[in-house]
Amino acid sequence: MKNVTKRQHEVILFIQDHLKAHGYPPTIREIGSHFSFSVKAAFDHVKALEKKGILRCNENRSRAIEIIHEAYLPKDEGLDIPLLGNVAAGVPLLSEENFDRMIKVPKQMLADTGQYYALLVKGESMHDAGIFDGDIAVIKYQQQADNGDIVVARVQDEAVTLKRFFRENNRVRLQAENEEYLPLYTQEVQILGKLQMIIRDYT
Amino acid sequence: MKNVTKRQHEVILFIQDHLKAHGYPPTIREIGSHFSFSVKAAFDHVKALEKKGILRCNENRSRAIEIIHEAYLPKDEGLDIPLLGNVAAGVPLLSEENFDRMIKVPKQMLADTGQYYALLVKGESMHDAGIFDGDIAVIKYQQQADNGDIVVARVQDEAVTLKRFFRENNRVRLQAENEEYLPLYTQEVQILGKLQMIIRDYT
DNA sequence: TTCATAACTATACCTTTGTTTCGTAGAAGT
DNA sequence: ACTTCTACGAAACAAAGGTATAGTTATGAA
Repeated sequence: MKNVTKRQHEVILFIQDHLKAHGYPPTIREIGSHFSFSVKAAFDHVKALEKKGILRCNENRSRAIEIIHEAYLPKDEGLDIPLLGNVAAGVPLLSEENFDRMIKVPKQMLADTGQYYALLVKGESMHDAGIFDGDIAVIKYQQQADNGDIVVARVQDEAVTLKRFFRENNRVRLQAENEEYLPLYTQEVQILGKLQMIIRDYT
Repeated sequence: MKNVTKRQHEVILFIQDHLKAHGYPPTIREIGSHFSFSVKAAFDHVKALEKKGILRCNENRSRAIEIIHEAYLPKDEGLDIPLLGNVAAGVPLLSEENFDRMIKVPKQMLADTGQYYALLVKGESMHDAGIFDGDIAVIKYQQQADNGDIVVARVQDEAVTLKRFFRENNRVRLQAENEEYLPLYTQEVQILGKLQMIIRDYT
């Protein structure tokens, strides 16, 4: 939060290193020894960092130092999002029946907010958009869409499909990107998310 | 290593959960309380797990439990691989001039071994393979390829290209996947890697 | 049957570790 | 000038937490 002093910064770095090396934080005394200064000095530093909102300490508990400030947290890994393997007709999207496994997606590529899930693409209906059978489609959950968005939609309790979305006068056009597929016109469509990313594995 | 009993497995799961929730491992007593059994029981379990090579404990140190066994380690995050933004002609592939930034790729999707890098796809030469301008191509570095592989190749010191590889009698055919592009025949081709993954961002 | 291991309870050390008290000193702000 | 903050030290206290002792019960292998 506030401006961290140079010494305090060194202390955080040591805590981070210790966490990385051992999987658990150092004790106050271990911090002290490392900088070869007194227990009290280490204690003061930790408390100062706690007051500044960098750390959180569980009182009277050993080694209970958590890094809570964003800037000092380990570089964000991936986001675990559920891969819905076989989205059945008539079943709520995020139900267990649909669940296959979790996949990791680089967090940096997704917005901070929002709920995400992934689908295994079936069929070639979006072939011309470069989305092939077997691709993983990462979807951001949202219930409305803009014209031209590629969305996950469910029409009348059937299985979900990936289509391009267009709102027309008094209906919605769900357009496949494949000449062999005709557009689907409907008035009752449930939008279940918008395509954010395509991942294709060649291994 | 050995066969972990059901109880022991529960204990590991608790340690993992605690680590995830607090950033540091539980104490022996905290393990005991969670399962509402005695301190000694918890102690025995931890020691048993240590003997089996799942955990490592630092003697007489509080909360000094490390998970060392692969299978129980936190699911590996992403792999940082360099994104080569603009691969210049005549310049070594992994030189600084080509370097753009690092991207995180879910490790689970790549083999354990091998050196990886990523390219930003330019142009539509692989359009029919569902690889579009702006896509990120994750490449495994290797200098040979099998027929039909999509490879990164450099022909006579020009900029690198992504093409499908075919070895013919006394030459190599580098085939774009786009009707507007003609195949390139050459005898001097340098293979710089094989396509492993395509990532397309719609955000 | 015997022996080893797993899975515990209860209680008691005793080391580790967080915390406090009592100080010193410089820098910065009011 | 006065207070606040940073930055330390030495020593002591008390709570937290690892470890040990002395059992019990059940299971499966030898």
